[in-house]
Amino acid sequence: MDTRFYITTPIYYVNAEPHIGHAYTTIVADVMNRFHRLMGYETYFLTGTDEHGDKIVQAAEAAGTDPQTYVDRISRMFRHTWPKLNISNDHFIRTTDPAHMKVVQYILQKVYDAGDIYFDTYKGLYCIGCERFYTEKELVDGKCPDHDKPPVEREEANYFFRMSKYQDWLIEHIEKHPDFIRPERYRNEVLAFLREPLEDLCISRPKERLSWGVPLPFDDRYVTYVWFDALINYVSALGYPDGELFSTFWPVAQHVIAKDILKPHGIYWPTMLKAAGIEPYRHLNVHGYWKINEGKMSKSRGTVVRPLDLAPVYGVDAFRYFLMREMVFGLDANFSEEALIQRLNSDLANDLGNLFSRTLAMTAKYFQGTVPPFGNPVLPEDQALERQVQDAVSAYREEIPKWAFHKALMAVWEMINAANKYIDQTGPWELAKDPDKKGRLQRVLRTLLEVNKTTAVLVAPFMPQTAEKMLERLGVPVKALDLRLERDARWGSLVEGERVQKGAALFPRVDIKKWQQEKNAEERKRNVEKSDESQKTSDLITFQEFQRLDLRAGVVLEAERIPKSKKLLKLKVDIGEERQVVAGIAEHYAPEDLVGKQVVVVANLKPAKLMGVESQGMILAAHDGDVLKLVTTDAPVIPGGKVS
RNA sequence: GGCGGUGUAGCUCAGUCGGUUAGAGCAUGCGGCUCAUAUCCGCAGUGUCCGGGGUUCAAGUCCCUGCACCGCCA
Repeated sequence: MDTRFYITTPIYYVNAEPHIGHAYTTIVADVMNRFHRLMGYETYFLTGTDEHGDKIVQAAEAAGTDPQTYVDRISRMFRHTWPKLNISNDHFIRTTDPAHMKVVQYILQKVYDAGDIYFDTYKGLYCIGCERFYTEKELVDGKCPDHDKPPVEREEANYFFRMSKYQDWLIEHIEKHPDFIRPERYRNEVLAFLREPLEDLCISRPKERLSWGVPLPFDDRYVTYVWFDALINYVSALGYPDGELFSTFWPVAQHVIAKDILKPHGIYWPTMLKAAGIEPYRHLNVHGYWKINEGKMSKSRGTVVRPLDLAPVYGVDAFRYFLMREMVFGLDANFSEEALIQRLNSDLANDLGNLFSRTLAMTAKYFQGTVPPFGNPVLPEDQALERQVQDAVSAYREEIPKWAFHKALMAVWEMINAANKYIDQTGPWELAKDPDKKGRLQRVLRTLLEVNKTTAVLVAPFMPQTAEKMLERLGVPVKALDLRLERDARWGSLVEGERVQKGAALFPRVDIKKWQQEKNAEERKRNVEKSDESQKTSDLITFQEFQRLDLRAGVVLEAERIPKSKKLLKLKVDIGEERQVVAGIAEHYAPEDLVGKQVVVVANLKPAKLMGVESQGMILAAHDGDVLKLVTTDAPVIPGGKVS
């Protein structure tokens, strides 16, 4: 059996701060890394930041600084976030590391020498404002969607990677290795994409357009562009071509990504590896998105919960547990503070925390806080619980390698629940009353202590701090990363006579009723502040300024949905003249309900195109939380009537 | 427009190869216990399995079709 394990997260693009998506990917990788350590594997865990490209240059400019200063700052934010989440990475790579850049150049040269990189000129539609090419389809009405200007035809020469050459090889490889890309839905997506002919990949930018990158070794007028630079980190971090880490860990490489970067990892990267003469990675593991909603209790707007901020509030372990328990790997999941509190209260405080607490309390009370021997007699319920523990351990070992973390955790919790039930069945407080039953009482509490120890070991990859805390109180302190399942989850591995300590609750409960009240109070306060603010002088306008608005009453003549748009409706409105207006109200009004409705229109708004449809004005509406209500007149007025 | 996914209890979701009375957790109600963080244990429900049609002795499951939402591609 191969007992090495190499896991990577994507290197995160430093044009934004770390958010929950980054955190989940990284925590998943961390749990996997810790799990394999627990199983006795030799592991290597890599994360880092992607720091080249024009978006970085733009972001730096926007921040009023130079690219190097900017990427240093953002990269540092990532590097400092991970320890707070107890991430156990062995290395943090940056694409601006000189060593990485050298490997990128080495591989470029190698692929170039092999004839898989060629030079070609092409013509395209180029927007000078954006400094980029557009395809016909990206243009709106023949104009750049950002600058509203027609692009110019421009010829540019660039280097291309002959990706198409490896299409058939890749299809065959994916078909031969069913778990090359998993879960299956993403494998199918890649295969679907590969049914169409693959185009070659443009991998360069002329330096006059982009200087913030790795220069091509065979043409210093160019730098390499995005993916060629970024993906190579997975091998450059291991010291490719001849690093010892590379020969040890690359053969077992696994990547974790979110579904938005499936194509580069599922298609570009394997073909790049093939062209460079490197064997493909073992597995690409793809997860879904966290949909952030604020739960059904609070519909507050403008109070976007930043999930990462909740980690210190509720505890890193609770946060990690929630993410791993709540998401089925591969599928999307919902994130809300309520759901987090719910999990914390019921799974962590009530089930696990309370089991630990009552076990230790009884040990203190009946055995002066020392681990008792396995007394006698042994009854069937003892054996049943022991079996349950074995079942949980097997399920755990089986599910985690399949990335089914929720199932592994469910199995652990079945064991925890069984232990709680066992206490009820055996009633230690009754046994304690009868001195003749001391042996039985010993058996019961020792059994419980052992279950708690196994629990501590099993939750260690998910909640390392909790595991350490539990083990310390059980009198067998071990660092989470030094735990080994075979040794430390072995039944009877506690030390008889060792002192255990009750200590504070592992997971204090959160009073959800109180939390909701506070939340509501906050929200009310914010709303009051908001309306106060808007009445303050800061944004006052003069009457003359108001007069510049040409507001007119009108009546809706026609209304229809704009295809493919969720929000937009196309309206014909009579405001003395007929106007076509696009309004973002489709989520609130059905077209048929609008015809004949009195509305107020801003008539002198500069016309604009929305989804390719011209809008000559704007309909006024009032916001009420998530709800939107049209502004109308008290009674019908003649279309075109001035509103003032 | 093409391809794919999803739709199951109040909420979040499982449901294998078509096979008994459709399940779990949370939330709710009732009962029990007192070691424990007002926790734990037991019991109890509640379903148009998105709609319609078909195949079959038998359909949540397979086929066709419609609707809704989502994703990928164009």
